[in-house]
Amino acid sequence: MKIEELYALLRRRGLLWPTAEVYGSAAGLYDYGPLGHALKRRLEMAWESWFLGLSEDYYRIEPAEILPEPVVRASGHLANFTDPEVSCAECHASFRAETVLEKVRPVGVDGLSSEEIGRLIADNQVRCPSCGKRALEVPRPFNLMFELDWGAAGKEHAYLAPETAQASYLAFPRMWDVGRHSLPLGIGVIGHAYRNEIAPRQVLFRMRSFTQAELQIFFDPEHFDLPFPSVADERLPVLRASDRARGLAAPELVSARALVESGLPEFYVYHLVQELRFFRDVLGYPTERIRLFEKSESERAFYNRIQFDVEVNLESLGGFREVGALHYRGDYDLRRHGEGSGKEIAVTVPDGRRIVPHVLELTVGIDRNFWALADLGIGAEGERTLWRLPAYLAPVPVAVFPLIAKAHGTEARALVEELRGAGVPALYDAGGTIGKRYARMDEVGTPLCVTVDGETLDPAHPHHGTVTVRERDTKSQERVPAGELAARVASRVKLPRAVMAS
RNA sequence: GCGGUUGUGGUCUAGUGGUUAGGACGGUAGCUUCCCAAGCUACCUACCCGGGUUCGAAUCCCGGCAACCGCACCA
Repeated sequence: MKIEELYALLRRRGLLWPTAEVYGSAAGLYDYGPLGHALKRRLEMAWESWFLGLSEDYYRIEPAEILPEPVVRASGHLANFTDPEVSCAECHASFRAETVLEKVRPVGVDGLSSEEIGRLIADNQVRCPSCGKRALEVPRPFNLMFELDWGAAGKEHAYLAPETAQASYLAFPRMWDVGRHSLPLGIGVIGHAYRNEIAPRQVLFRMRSFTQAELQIFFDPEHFDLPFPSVADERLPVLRASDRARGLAAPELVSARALVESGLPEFYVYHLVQELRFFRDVLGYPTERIRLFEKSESERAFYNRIQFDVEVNLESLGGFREVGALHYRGDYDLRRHGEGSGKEIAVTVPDGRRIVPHVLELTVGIDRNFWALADLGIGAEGERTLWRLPAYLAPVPVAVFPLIAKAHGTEARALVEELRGAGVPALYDAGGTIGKRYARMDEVGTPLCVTVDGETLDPAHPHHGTVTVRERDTKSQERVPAGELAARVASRVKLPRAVMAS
């Protein structure tokens, strides 16, 4: 489906819409409606269930989303989260200052003011890479973080968190004390990140406020024991940086064992498998739509020692797009915050070494995967539009209809109340005809529809007390005793695994 | 942010200086005893916002906002 078509469908069914529509909307901001919120929550629960379920030493926290200035100074965001741009007054093309100046200043432009960059351009008579004219304009300073004035005097600054990760690094010392003083220690966060994007676009893929789910695993690089043999034979659709350099464009299925033999550490490959399994097995993306895209040294952030992005091929966005990533960040983060705060952030491990733990970061973009689920799952099947959503993600797990509203409405409503009482969110619909109701639920991915009919209510009929359960994907029907319904639905929508607090 | 294209009910659209702004789908209510978007009746909902031109603007002009495509950007 094309992007506008898919967005129209999601808007029409109230899953999603632009913020402040009555004022003409605000680019890059979206509201989730009732069904969208429900799906997003299910997606977050699935994330928590899967990633925190990887170990009993992984915990979820809920940090603040405003960071004081010293934090973003230490993390590097204040200096590096800015992309100095220059534009050409003649042809209106714009470029990163770094790109334009790389010949005259190989060390980069980090930390330079816009005046200094402008002087460099003038002194070196730099020409526009596009039209060749000497019409490059002094760059305007631009930082992608939202800056806040705070405190009564307004002299101090704070920033809306540009990523959720920093809060987890800041929480590490406290978590070390709260926990059992042992590594690995995992800190999971589902939270908002805020970025003042120059050109927000493509609905949920470039937003000014969005939701990230991240697991930061702190570990001792000399001792990270994992059951690697259990995943050694798993085959991953990888596209290696070295292969891309040779011109290869399509991913190859490579076993986890082979990846380790190629030089990647076991702990990294083990988690690459877990990341893949989340998208493939939990969210249900087809393997051929997924690729694990290795970033080369020049492509990845300088603090990342190894980086694979998880990309899915989306029709609405015309190709592979990043929906998650696995970063081996080394000890960069804790070291920087140790320096920035003036307090040593280090721990003593059982053999007596004093170490700064290393960080492995597993990220999942919640909004982007919301979109990917819609893109990959929604499709036409003959006359009907169908959303093939894993049952445990469905915003409405079950809908209940009376075959004839007047004749069976009371009993159908009673069944809805019974299901809700048993903890199953059920929806009642008596509008239109039975076929129309099935179609409506197909469109939002409801896996099961239940119909109460005359036979249900007729004590003389062999089907007395049973209802029709209809499957979304196959349209097949089955008579089921009404009393078994709650258990049946609950088992269908069970999450992959349960962890604390889910 | 630059360039191009576009903006009419919830959705898709007709209308291009004077229309009761039309239709389809949808939604609501009713009729129809109805297991896959049937039919009938009634009702609901729209010219993105602000200026300008004009006797008169949904229609023309300017500005803004938003979306799509391309460029740039995406730490």
